[in-house]
Amino acid sequence: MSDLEVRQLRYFVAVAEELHFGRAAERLGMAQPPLSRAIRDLERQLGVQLLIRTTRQVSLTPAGEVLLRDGLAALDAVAAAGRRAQHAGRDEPGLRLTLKADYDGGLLPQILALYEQEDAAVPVSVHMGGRGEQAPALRDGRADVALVPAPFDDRDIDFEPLTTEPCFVALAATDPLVAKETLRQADLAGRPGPGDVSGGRPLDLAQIFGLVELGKIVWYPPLSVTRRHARPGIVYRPVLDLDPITIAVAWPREARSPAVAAFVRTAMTVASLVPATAG
Amino acid sequence: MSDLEVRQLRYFVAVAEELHFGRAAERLGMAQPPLSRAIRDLERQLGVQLLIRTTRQVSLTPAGEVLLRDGLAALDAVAAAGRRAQHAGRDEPGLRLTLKADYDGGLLPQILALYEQEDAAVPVSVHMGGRGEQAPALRDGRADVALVPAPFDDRDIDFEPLTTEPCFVALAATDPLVAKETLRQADLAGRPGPGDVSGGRPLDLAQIFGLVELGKIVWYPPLSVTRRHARPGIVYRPVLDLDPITIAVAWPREARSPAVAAFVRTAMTVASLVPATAG
DNA sequence: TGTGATTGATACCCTGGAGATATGAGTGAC
DNA sequence: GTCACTCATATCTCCAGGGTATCAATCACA
Repeated sequence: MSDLEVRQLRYFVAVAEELHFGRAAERLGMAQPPLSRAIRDLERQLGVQLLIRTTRQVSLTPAGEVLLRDGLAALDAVAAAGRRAQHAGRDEPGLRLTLKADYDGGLLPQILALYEQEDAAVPVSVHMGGRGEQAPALRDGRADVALVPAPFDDRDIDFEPLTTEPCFVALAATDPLVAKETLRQADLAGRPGPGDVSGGRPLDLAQIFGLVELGKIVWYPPLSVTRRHARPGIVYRPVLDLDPITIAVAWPREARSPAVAAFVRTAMTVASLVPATAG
Repeated sequence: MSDLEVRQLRYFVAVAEELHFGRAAERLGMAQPPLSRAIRDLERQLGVQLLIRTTRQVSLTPAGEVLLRDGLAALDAVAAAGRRAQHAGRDEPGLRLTLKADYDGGLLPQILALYEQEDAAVPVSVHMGGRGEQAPALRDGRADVALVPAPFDDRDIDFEPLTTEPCFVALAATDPLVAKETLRQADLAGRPGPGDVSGGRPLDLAQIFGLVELGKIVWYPPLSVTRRHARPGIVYRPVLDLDPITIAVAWPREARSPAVAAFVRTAMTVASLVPATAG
């Protein structure tokens, strides 16, 4: 059997995700007939049926499901190889750190300060991504190391927990619940969160604060975020029965660079030095 | 930047491993000029120099080293996707177990017997590979689960230790050392092992026994192997200061199939039921 | 039941790129 | 200085991959 090609995987993944040759072809920027032919050739090459087509609908066989899952992983691996090589070829490779803004357990400034003094240290560029973008960025080579709230999709990724923080709720200062020093989830039942009003689109921090201050939404930040964003008009209260958030340092399992290793070591050192914020 | 292709990675890996365009081209079954051009195009596409060529020698840049490592992993991932899809498409997929013959801690018969009674059980085909072939087979989709002596290259692989066995030495019955009930490494210093006489080529078990019986080599099997292969002419003695061998059950980290999960669970169950052989 | 809309498959053509051959050019060995 | 070695360049050929036109099967609906 000759080798699978990236192009074949891209095509198959598109069809398998769309379950529609026309839309898949459009997404791939090509015409439908060559796509149909490519999939047929792929099936012949593997000697396995991947899709069940009727003229009205397309569905995956078990083999197709396997190829979709492993094919996506393989495409990630290929993209990662290219990106990492590109990055390693830069004059000053640096270390690309990605995190969701503020979700660093308050440790980032100290981690960066201590890291700079490491022997293996290289310049760090910080990229603030949205929720859930950290792990994919590590997988496909856009980032070298990340700070992520656990749990997350850790396929191909190693991580070490750094710190655990209790969850708070941000309320309008005018909210009657402010009278209680601590709250429980039941107190907040029915209150919409940021996701409920944005229609899935991520909200800016300023937008969130605005809506909280107006009493339109409630928001559940971890402790370190409340410390950074003390504002008049907004009051934070601990929510006792909400699971605490664990922040971990994460890196691609394959990573072997001393710069990454030093960063991880530094992060763990800082986390162990700083008094735990749990409680 | 357009996507990397598997062909490009294969070409680069060949050159990076051979450090010689001519030999790499030969290995790839093609002529040298198109290979040179392909590598040049790859470098342009990534915008990174991967190789330093003089007319007399080729060497890797740091970016090239990264691409060699991650490129190999990516090629494995692509091959694994194809193989796993192929296998999943078989009428009866079955579970492909690979191990080095006898390196199962004596547990394999019981594991298989108990596994057959699992709900998620599927037929098991056992493949006896050579030393060090298990992990690559898991990575590139040729096997679903393995029994391996630790430590091994566990990139992309999850594992659970099952059992630990002390190491013995196999001696000719005529060997004077047989007089001692237990030995130490120092007693055996200078004695050649199987690897020393075969020139790297793996020896058949019968060959090993033959050479041991003749006193040409000594051989260090774990306990369970000595139990299976009691022979006149050969005597086993424990070597007290040789690290015991740990046998683990291993599977591709991405594996999600219930058949694999059931096998792992069964293996761990059996290992916990069987009295430990350490001591 | 017949008709049109939808959708994947087939037939056929055309172009770009992958590979081959021939050759050039730089470098180390002697 | 000459030769052997090795990678790069130039040029040609051919086919794989992509496009267009069209067919065929199925479902919706009158």
